[in-house]
Amino acid sequence: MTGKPKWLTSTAIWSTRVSLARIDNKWTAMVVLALGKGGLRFGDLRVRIGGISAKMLTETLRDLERDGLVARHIHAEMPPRVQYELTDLGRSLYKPLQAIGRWAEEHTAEVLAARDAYDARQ
Amino acid sequence: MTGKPKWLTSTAIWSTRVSLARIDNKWTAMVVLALGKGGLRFGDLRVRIGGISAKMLTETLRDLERDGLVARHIHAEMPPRVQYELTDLGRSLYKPLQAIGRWAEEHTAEVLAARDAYDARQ
DNA sequence: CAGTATCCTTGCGGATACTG
DNA sequence: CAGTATCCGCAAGGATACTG
Repeated sequence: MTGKPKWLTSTAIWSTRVSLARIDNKWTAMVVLALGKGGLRFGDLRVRIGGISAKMLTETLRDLERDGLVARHIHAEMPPRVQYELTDLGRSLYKPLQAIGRWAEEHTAEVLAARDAYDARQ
Repeated sequence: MTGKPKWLTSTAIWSTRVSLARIDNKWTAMVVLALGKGGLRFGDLRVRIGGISAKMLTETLRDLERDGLVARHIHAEMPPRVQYELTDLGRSLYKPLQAIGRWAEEHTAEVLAARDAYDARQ
């Protein structure tokens, strides 16, 4: 994410890599999926995702905001309220991401079975 | 990938996390995408993907084989030929993954523009 | 050709403490 | 509440050398 490596020639591959690298972040996809049904505030987002530290959630949200996938709305109150929601661009990624999520739910059992079989063979 | 953390309660979320963790590997998605159009041997796969070390390609392929997404065919010749191809399970993941790839190609320009705008603002 | 073995660096990401 | 700041361990993964 810090610049295009010299060995890269194809922009198609590079652009694919860029978005995969976005997802690669391990938390990014989870955040987009969590925001898919509507905006959430920082704390709720953290609970919803589960297992993410404040640091990682902040960094992930900043990256997503920077890339134009998430919008941040600050309500100047005390205590502060910060609402995060997907932009149009973010929503356009939500659908394909959801398809991956569905694939996971449908095929995890198969994957785990394959894994057990493979391990038993060794 | 080494066991279910104690803090996790929802299996739906967990299964999502499992497959995202698969993709998370940074190279896994690239490999599945590269094999989508048909089988490839180790060397060709490496060239096709680009920028991946032999070590990482080997590890990624073993993981995918273990999870039942990729099949490995060894042709006992000299020099050896090893062909990799997607299983039915692997092919079922290919489609949603391809959707992500398409999203990338279509929206990378927007993402980069948003990124530049964000950076200019700082 | 298709790996394996080994070493070594980098940075992800958790834990903790603090603030507007 | 919604972060920031700092420290730090560990493992991902690159480079290099070697092998059936």
